Amino acid sequence: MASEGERISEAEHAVMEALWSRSPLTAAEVCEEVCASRDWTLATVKTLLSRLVVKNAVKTEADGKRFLYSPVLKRGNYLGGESRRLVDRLFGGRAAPLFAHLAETEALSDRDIAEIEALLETLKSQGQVGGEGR
Amino acid sequence: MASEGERISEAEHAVMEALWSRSPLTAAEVCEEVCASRDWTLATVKTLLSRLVVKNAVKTEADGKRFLYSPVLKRGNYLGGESRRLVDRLFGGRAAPLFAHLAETEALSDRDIAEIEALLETLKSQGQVGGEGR
DNA sequence: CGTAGTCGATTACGGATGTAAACGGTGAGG
DNA sequence: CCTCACCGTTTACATCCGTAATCGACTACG
Repeated sequence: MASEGERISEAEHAVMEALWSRSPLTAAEVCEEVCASRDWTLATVKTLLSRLVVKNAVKTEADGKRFLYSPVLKRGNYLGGESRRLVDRLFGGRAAPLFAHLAETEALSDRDIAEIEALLETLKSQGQVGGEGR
Repeated sequence: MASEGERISEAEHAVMEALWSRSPLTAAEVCEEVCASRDWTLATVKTLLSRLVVKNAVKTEADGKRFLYSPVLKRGNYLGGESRRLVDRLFGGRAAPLFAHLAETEALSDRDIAEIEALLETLKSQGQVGGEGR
């Protein structure tokens, strides 16, 4: 299935976000996007981009002398994978306890509650969500 | 405030789980608990325990020549912190999108849905949930 | 045609992590 | 008393991550 097993680090993730929001981009453009908030130099961004290419999360496309970088890994896949990892590792693979914790630590706003309620409605009417946790 | 800023790594977390489920324990007992699944040696467990002591996540209590280890960091705090970190980093601090993703990737079982629904009820009747998403 | 700038690639390096062996003290059994 | 087993501590070392400087190739300007 060619499912990439390479993990994306936190710093690399910042670069991915830039590419997800707009691509293809040159290294310099990526830097413009992220060096502001993270306080990195162009050199750092280049390193991260190379590592991401090696990890098959980003691909390059030659444009004259330089490269244009685009994401290969889909944002949804990444988010899904990371979320799942957390739920599996900390909550035995079940989402309900995670939810309980977020609620306890006041990480749920009224807006979240409303949205989640709506989501549950949709799920229920659609019916058929994975039966067992796994 | 005394909020410990020390991060707990994944391997260290496995040791914490052992101590959360039963404590105090000797190093050997912790190993009995975790070395099975993780395929570690006692030496590895000792290293992890020391690091956790340094990080103030575990405390020791002398029992003759050897130590008994107990958790200092509360499980709830750890889970809360990690969950929050994920939500902040990947979902802009809001829990609703995380749930949307878990739902999409079929990580929500029927049981989860029922439990979450019940939880929402409780929250709503209690009212007063943190207004802003932090 | 030579020189300066720009690119990606290579190399660097300190700290964290995973994994473990070696070391030194000490209590128990002979 | 001496030795052995066991304990926590120290040391080890490869990999990953964050962060970056340097290098070699090539282009574009003068």
